[in-house]
Amino acid sequence: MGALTVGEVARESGVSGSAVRFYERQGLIAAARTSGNQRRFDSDAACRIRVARVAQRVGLTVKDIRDLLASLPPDPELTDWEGLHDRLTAEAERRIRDLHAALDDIRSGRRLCDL
Amino acid sequence: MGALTVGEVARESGVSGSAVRFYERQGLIAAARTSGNQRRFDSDAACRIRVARVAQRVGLTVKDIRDLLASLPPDPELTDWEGLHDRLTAEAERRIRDLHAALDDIRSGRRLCDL
DNA sequence: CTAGGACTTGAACTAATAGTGAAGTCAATG
DNA sequence: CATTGACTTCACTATTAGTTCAAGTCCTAG
Repeated sequence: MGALTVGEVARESGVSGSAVRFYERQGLIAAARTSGNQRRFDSDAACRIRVARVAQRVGLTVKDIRDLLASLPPDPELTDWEGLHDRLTAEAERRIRDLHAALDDIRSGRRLCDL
Repeated sequence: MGALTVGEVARESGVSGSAVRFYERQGLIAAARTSGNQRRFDSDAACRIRVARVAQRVGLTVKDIRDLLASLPPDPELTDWEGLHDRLTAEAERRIRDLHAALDDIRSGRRLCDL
């Protein structure tokens, strides 16, 4: 089961085929090649893409997500996923803090003008 | 005091002159024109730009901010500013909720893969 | 063995976002 | 009245996240 085509990964992860190729170009996922030069992914790939979609909701760019996923070894253990999970959580919390800071700045001036 | 040039507004609001012109094009601020076709703003403009910068921190686009500022009458009262303030606050809170929802989705799966 | 659907490449394209820069024109001062 | 900084518009930049295209190749079922 470690031999999915672009189309299969696309279906499993819910993105388009062109997006799958884009993510490979950007280094989010890795592919082996057949003798005929076609990409073959293992099931890990769809997984990484799902993580990437969550990370996008948090506000990370594709570049950020590449760096995030770079810490995942091939064939990751549960603890690897947990580390990634923790980093993603920390990032989401950081963004929430930034928004709270903006809110505080808004609240602190009686008129926004005076900010 | 209702006759600031682009440069004066830029200095007062802390953005570049080109940004001031950009904001006028986008409808965030309004300008009168001299006989020589130069823009003349009233002091309200710098104020609006300061609001716009806060709104950007919240994550609003220039287009969003135009819509937000559209509710401000020329020569706004305190209550007008307060209404705007409330909308901006609500928007920030909405974004915080979205991030929390993403966080919950992250947390709910033991592995991000299963999301 | 062959038809046709899925795949390959690279490059160009899209569309939004948020401005910046160049080339030329205007305005206020010494 | 000339200089100089500020102003004008239009075109352009850069980034982000892909999509689309053309022309060609692969692979699997019949």
